[in-house]
Amino acid sequence: MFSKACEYGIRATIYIAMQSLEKNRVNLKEIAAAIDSPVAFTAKILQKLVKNDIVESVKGAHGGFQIDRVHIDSIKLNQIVSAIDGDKIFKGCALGLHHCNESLPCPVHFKFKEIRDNLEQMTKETSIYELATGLEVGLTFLKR
Amino acid sequence: MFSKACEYGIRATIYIAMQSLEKNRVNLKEIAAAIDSPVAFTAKILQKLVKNDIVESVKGAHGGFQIDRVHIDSIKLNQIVSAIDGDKIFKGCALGLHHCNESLPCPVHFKFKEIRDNLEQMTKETSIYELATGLEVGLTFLKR
DNA sequence: ATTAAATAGGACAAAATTGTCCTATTAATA
DNA sequence: TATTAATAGGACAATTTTGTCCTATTTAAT
Repeated sequence: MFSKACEYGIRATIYIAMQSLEKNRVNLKEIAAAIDSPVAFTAKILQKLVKNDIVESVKGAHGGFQIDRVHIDSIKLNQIVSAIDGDKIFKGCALGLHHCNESLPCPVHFKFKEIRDNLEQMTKETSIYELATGLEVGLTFLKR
Repeated sequence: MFSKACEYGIRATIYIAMQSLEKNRVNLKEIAAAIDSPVAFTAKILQKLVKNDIVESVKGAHGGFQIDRVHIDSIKLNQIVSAIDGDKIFKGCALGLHHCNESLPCPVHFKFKEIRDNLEQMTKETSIYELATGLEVGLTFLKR
């Protein structure tokens, strides 16, 4: 469904949010350890998240990654997906046809439109706050 | 959502079904032309579909691919997806976690379970017949 | 029997994704 | 000011996916 990069990106963002809620800024190594991801690859993904204003980075000693308390509520899952994988999963044709649309649909167009719309709506409604707090309470996990 | 191979596989199967409904057996070149896919790559995908009893192949001159009239009703979309991409899309964790399940879920588990279940159910309910006849009537298309 | 047209399948090639390594830059602190 | 710890980013490497090419095998028709 999502690329590996996107999976890591979502996990990393949730972890950073969780730590930010506790007022902790976290660095790359800690993030990679927490979500069990390759360090250098995770660094690339974090760069992309920073450029897309999803997480904030602080350079230099005592630097790391964080998310503003206010921002944690407003970041939704779909923003991370779009930033890393683009919106093909929300908008693209299930059969890979470029010219597929409502008026000239591929054979599965309407059936898949429903699924994709549900996916998009769900990710648009799901805030990082919600995901991070589930973690805090120990109801969910991010590793393995 | 699906791999390129899977997209081609679904398009090929629908085209073969449509032609089989008209009692035409079709060969590789014709299939690739009809669905606008790379010929040799399509050949590999068709091999997989044959091994999974989704389409039938006839070797030698006047050979080609076809699907039994009866079989056209019973083949469902999910079988093609599973044959080519496996069932990761139906069963796998959205964040790529191996040990994610109902009792120890990842933060997005329940939200995605709903989407994945809908996808699986929809593909299980969608027969190739249904897709092929939409095509016949000219309501849908398979190219570009 | 020979030929021609088709699928089957192995080996290879190209492209995309995933992952690594090194250096530059930045900032805190001794 | 020098050192240390951190992100930024470019170049490279490995792996997976996508795609090609060639040969063997099968079958119909001459």
